[in-house]
Amino acid sequence: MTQTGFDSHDHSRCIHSAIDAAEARCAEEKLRLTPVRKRVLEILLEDHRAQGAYDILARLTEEGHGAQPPIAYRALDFLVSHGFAHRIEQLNAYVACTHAHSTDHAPAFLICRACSSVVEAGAQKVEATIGTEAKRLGFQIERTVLEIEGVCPRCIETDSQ
Amino acid sequence: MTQTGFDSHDHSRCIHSAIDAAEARCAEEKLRLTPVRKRVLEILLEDHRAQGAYDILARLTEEGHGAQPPIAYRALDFLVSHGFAHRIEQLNAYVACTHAHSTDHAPAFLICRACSSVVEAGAQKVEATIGTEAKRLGFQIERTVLEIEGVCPRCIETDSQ
DNA sequence: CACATTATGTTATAACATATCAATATCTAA
DNA sequence: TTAGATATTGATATGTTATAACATAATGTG
Repeated sequence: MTQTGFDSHDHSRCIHSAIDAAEARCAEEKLRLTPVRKRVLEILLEDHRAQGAYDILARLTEEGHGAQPPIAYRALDFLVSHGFAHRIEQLNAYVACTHAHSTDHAPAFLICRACSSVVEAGAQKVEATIGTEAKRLGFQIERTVLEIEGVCPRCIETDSQ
Repeated sequence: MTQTGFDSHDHSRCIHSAIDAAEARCAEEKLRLTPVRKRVLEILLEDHRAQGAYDILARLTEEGHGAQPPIAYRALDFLVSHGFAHRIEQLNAYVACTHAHSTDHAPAFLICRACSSVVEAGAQKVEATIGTEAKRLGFQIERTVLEIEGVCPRCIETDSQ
């Protein structure tokens, strides 16, 4: 039930520390971690998989929040724009952030195609890899998406091919 | 009209050589570059921007092909799966391939958020950057998505901020 | 030609996302 | 403390992207 990335760990501690960190940072930066937003973050934290906006919406609705897509999308936008969660482009889905982001590293996601587990790895910032090419072209980098699809160790065992 | 990546070039030659290359490779590998598939590739080649499946479908429909989504999606799947085109995940859109892909490099896309122009750059394969992390975790990489969003030189000039 | 395989056509629907406007909660400054 | 501004939530409607499922047509092969 508590799906835990690729390896086992104390997941309830993992959830709590993420929530605590989010609350601390919101207090610090005067952001409002409202009930809906906090609940969405908790849902994302429940396991280390990408979850779709409509999955999250269904959970919210069960619990008495609104049943319309914007309810989920707005909370997700808040979480993503402040770095509490990330959007996985190739899945149109969302994961809680498990990393503090330094200035010289960008998030990279290892995504299991079999079980949708996502592990956030720190990658050397893309500028280092293709920055010269961008510079040569006069392209101004604002955001990088690095998503690595494959099979996680748990699924390699059960994988048919 | 003939939008040409970030710099100017002889775009009609660019189109022809891509089509020629696709035809050659299809002959070689016994793939069928059918009228619809070829037309979709031509449409993608018209300019170096990402185009949505429904934009392409509209073009096909105008020209007497079917008017249903699968018409476009199947052709796009063919082109993408054989490397004649790429899907830009963050735009849910498609571009023609402008690169021969070597084994030690992966495609990286420089995407202008203002005009949707896409330039395909060759990036050192991700394995080099975060391969050790993947290896440590026992994650088996199958595909990497590297998309870099920013502003192209053409749009930097006109860009308000 | 018969048969298998591949591609296309068609209908329907699933899945993902946003625009808009109204109502409510919260914050801030007089 | 209350008026006004701002941010958040609620609700309706609609827009956009993608696929499942099944029928028909074209192509390749023995």
